[in-house]
Amino acid sequence: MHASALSKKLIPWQQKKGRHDLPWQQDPTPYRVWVSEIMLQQTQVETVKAYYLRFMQHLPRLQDLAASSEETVLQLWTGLGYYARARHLHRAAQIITDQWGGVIPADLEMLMALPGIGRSTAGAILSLGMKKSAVILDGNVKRVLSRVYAIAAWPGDSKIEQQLWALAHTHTPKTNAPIYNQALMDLGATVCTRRSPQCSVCPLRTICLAYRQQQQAHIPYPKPKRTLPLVEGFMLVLWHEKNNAVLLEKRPAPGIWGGLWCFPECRAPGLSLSADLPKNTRYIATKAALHHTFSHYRWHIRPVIVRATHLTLPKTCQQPNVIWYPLDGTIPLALAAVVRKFLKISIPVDNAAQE
DNA sequence: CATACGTGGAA
DNA sequence: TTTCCAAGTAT
Repeated sequence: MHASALSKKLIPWQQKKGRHDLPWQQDPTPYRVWVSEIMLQQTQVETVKAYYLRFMQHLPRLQDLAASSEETVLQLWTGLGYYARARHLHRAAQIITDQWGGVIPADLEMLMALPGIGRSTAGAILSLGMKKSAVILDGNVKRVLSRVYAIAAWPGDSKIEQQLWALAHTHTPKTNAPIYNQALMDLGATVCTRRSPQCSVCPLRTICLAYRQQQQAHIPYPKPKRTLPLVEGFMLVLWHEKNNAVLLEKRPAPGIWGGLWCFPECRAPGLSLSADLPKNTRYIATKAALHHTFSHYRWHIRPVIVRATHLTLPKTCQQPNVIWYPLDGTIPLALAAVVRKFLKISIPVDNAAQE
């Protein structure tokens, strides 16, 4: 297949049928493209939109991000998941400010040296944000190339991924690379979808080997499945009724919910939590387990409800990473989504009643 | 190279 | 309800 075969078909298609109204496509500066690319890692476009708009409203420029606190960035990220992305983004902004005078480098290796930016994201920033010719290989591109070349394998396999990178390099044009890259992602998102691809309207159907072989529904192969381990545990819900506050603990990074505020967690012996409680608390109940599935394990967590009469801290929790969190929301904190859900369901928050 | 890292939507 | 997985990177 000729190296320009894809770009010749995709560039006109993008201009006619591609997406042009995504929030990060308006005023696509390097900073705006960078933030969008980080948010879009392993996260669907529809989910990202609202987070992106809110983020840009609060931190419209690189210097705003660099000058903000990690807590602020995590608050804006709460609910999106993969919170290392937010911590890395924040750290990278400070590196760019301190070392390069606030200018995002237009260089692949320099971009990749920044936390949170890998090869594909660096290519996207160079291409979409700086209008340079650079190669991307995200999930969409992997799927499109796998089908065009009828690569009957799982794209995550390192050998296959190498092959896909080589193909991606071959087909990326010197001119109009930004449009070409956007076309690949638009095609993957709207036509060459994982399930039920719309081959009848695909600009590549005449050259797509998977289509020629009628294998588009079977290519690429799915990720090999494995049984997720079950992790069981308890979380301490220490509630001060008079002040309407709960005890929260800032989670360490790295780790799940790193940097976010959660209920203190305990793995095996649920009662050791209450055994360490101060005198002026009263055990209420251990509730039914909440079920939560992460990408790599299932989690059954049983809330241990304890009432506190004083705003003192349990002995095991007397650290600077512990706080009494007022449920009226007067103190904005970055809470994990599962914690927000629990608070909403289980503890009456008198906000809507007053409106 | 394998695993850790979130969440919500779709089927 | 269960399963899959979406604009990946770090370690």
